[in-house]
Amino acid sequence: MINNVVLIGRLTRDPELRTTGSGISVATFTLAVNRQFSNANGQREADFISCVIWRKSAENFCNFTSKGSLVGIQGRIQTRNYDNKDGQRVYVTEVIVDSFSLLESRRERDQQPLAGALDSYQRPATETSQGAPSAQKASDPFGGDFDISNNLPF
Amino acid sequence: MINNVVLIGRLTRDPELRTTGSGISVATFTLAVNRQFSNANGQREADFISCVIWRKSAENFCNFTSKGSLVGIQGRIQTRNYDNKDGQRVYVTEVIVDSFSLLESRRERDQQPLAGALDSYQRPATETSQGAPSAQKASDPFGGDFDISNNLPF
Amino acid sequence: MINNVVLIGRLTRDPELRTTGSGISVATFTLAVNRQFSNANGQREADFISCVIWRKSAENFCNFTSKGSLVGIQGRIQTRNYDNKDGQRVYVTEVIVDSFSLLESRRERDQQPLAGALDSYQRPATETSQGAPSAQKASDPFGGDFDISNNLPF
Amino acid sequence: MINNVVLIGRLTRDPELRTTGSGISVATFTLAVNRQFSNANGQREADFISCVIWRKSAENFCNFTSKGSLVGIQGRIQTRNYDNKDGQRVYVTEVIVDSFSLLESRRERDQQPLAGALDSYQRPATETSQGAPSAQKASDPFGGDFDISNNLPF
DNA sequence: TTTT
DNA sequence: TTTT
Repeated sequence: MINNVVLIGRLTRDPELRTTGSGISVATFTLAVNRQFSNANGQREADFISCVIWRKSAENFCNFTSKGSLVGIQGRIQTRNYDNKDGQRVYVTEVIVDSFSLLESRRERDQQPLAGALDSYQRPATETSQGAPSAQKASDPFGGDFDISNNLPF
Repeated sequence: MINNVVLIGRLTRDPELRTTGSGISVATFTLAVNRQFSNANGQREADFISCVIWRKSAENFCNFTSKGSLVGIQGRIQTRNYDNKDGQRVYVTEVIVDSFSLLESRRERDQQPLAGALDSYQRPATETSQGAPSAQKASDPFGGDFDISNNLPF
Repeated sequence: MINNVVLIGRLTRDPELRTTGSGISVATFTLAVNRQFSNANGQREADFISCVIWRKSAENFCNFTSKGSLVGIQGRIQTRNYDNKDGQRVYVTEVIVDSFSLLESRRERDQQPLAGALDSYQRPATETSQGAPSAQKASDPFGGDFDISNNLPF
Repeated sequence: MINNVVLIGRLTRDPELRTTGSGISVATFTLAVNRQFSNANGQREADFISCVIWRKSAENFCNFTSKGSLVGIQGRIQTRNYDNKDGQRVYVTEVIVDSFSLLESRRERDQQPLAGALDSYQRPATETSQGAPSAQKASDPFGGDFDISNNLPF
């Protein structure tokens, strides 16, 4: 039957790579996927979705991503459950990743400091030397100083 | 950001319809989605995926599905968490359904009893004993001729 | 980059199976996918989407589908173009199918004749005249007991 | 029935915004979606997919994208046909966009000049002052020239 | 060229 | 007619 998921989001932490007893690589990570609409308080919430990726893809994934990386993934939902130490059944839902796409170069990330990290030498020459930054920002959803969104309005 | 899910599966139970304090309809159900490949023991496992559907769609969904119904759904993954009575944090992952498609008419299901399940009393009373088939059709999106459905196969 | 398609629809004709010069199987078919909403005239239109499936999957697909079959498919959009006899460039968009799911057994389809289509000679000869139902089941992924399907319900 | 598409790609040109006779905004654009795998010649091809977006979303889209913008879209495949001047039937397949996600800020794009567009003032300080560009590229999947990745944007 |  |  069909079980198909596509997500775009950012890693909440560096991915974790393990090896199974039989020598298979597996990486786990959580994607923060911003919701499309703001909530009643005007805030944009996110869903935090557990992902698992196997074998060679797991190694590739870990080589090119880290906390904060923007990635797209295609996969499927898988469920499992186990009993914890207290004897309570815990239900787990994860996305098994079949393929992924890096949506941001390391260079881009290095050049995109968040608020508080804005030392001027990190700014691109084009921005630090231009005379009308506010006008530019006004029409730029990825704004800049205050705008820490990567993720955008609508 | 993009958060997109498509599933085809069968309801593990009748859907449950509730109304929120503010009068909004919401239905919950679990989809059993068979995995594509058999496991090491040669068995086909399934994933059991919690789904939520809101408002008018919830009512429509409940009118046309029941335990065992084959449906396709399109939606998005949502996560939330709460603390249970024991003070333990419970993490929940659900699919919020944006649209659905009935993949099996009631007629088909009634005509497709599995081995050993053919006792007539298992059939819905409406079909075996009622005298108003046309009335029944009026509320059956698979009915055919009069089909006023907008979400249904034919 | 991500390129992901999921469709549920019916075959407009029997699928066509060919073999490439290098001996690879490829099947083509068109899916009629009914639109969710009726048009201004109150009619439900459909989109007719060209699909291509390769290798062993192509053979499986052709063994279990025919005109009218209800199927779900997962794949990706591919574009190409060529110049026709008149020297005009023709642009083609197709869905390359990665996996599929049969959503209707042959039994269901046989048992679901529409009004006026109930003549017995329309049934496949194998069902009306053959004496070896189990043999038939062996090649029927919806068979039931022996179910060897990897694509099917429960 | 289900008809679901998710794409990530770059605009081949600026989007075109029109208004229908009844005053509805509609924008059209083509997405270049790089294929996951290289072809026999070791080149990464792309699919060029026609997209259509309606109403307010069309206006938003045009306000924030231009040639080369990296976007994610969710929508559905639609087909139509018409007869051209030569009386030949032309078949058109388009993706109707339901929602989109900008995956790159204007600032990022401004900071990411391609080879040949590398006037030094456009370069980020970090790059113009570093002495080992090739070393940097070696560990950067977005580096370009040597990129042998199969899963990475360019 | 279109399914139900 | 194609993007990076």
